[in-house]
Amino acid sequence: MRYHSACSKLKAIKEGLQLHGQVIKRGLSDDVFVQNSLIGLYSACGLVGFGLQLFDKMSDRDVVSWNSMVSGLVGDGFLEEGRLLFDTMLEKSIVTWNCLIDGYVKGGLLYEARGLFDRMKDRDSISWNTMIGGYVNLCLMKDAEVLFSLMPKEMKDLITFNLMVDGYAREGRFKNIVEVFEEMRLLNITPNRFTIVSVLTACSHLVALEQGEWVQAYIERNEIELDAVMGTALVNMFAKCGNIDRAISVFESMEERDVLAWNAMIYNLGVHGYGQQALSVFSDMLKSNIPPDETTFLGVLGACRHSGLVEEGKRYFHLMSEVHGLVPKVEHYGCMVDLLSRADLLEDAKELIETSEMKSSIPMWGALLGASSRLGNVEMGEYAAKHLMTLDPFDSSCYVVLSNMYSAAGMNEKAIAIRKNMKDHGIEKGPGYSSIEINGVIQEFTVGSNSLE
DNA sequence: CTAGGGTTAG
Repeated sequence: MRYHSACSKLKAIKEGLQLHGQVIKRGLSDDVFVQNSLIGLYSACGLVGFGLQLFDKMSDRDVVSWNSMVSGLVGDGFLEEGRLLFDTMLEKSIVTWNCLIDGYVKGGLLYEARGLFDRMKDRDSISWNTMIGGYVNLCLMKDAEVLFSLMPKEMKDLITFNLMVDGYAREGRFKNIVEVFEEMRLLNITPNRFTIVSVLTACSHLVALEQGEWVQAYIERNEIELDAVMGTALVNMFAKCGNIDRAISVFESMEERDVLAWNAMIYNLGVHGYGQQALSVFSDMLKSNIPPDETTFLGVLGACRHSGLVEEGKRYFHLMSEVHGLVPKVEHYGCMVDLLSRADLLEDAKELIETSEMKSSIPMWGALLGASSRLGNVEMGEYAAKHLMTLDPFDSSCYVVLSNMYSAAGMNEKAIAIRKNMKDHGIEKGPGYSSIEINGVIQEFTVGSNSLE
């Protein structure tokens, strides 16, 4: 006999059927309570048909039977059938309405759901939350906001606020998150981990130190356990607000640290110019047997770059693939090119690009061109520009940097020629950067400034 | 102790 542990659904059906058999044997077939449960069980297994058979045979159906049936039908995708049953019901309860509204919401039929919602005489918090949740999931924040403002405040609960927070977070509306959090506090509704972490993230984006500090005090006052997620959110918040010392002390107080927690600490130390400390935290990470990932090395290499630790950077770049089996990505190469360029090692940078998969990467050559321009290495600049023009003939930024480089080197004729060439080819001067997003961090390779931020 | 609402958070 075959048995698939992954098929928990099938297993549940089997057990449900066995249970049903037991029910009949023990003479519990007429128990409404048991029958209602079975209807729910069948539809939960996607077998609402069996539930319907049972429902039809029942002699004494109560409101829960009807509601279980409506819920079962819409839950298994039989919206029309659920609606028909709903329409035949003479005595509906709030739950009946909520079941059907939820069915429409889950089916993406928000207009139908809203029609029912508006027809309800009495609504409870679940009615409101179901509707608001439907709008939030479809990113219809305008509609969600309208209902949120109409919702009686006594009915607003944790779920209501988390729904709004989730919606705002999806759209990057961090200020709204903080505002909604304030309203939540005024109504004395206790936030949960989700709320707290979301608010901390919002504080990071807003660089709202005071608000973030308030949240930290709240966590301490209520003795909320600092798990890896919440701790990391705090670390990022303090670091983003410029307070690396407090970020460090939060990190040190964390009981539980996963890859992302370590990555956040290493990255932020690097950003703040604490290169050696970042490397030392990295070595602690290895000691604690948390395997580093690509992001870890982005932080490590970034720290070396910010602090001019050339030899260390080279070493860790090799370590990344040789010891940890990770494949360096464009961001890692970009970081190395920048690191080497800043140390006036343009030949090394060039070699790194050419001996890798990065041969045809615009940001790489852009970084090299920028560095060459800054260091006044015309020859290398021309070399890089040649690659850039081949890879993207219509990108203006390389012409601009090249021309500026010539001017700075006193080669005005060449500078003018480049400008003319640009004009002749109808290339407009644009912003001239490309960016890559990794783990929510925008890595921008600005050709002109040769920076990785 | 049978029916209805949320979270891929850092």
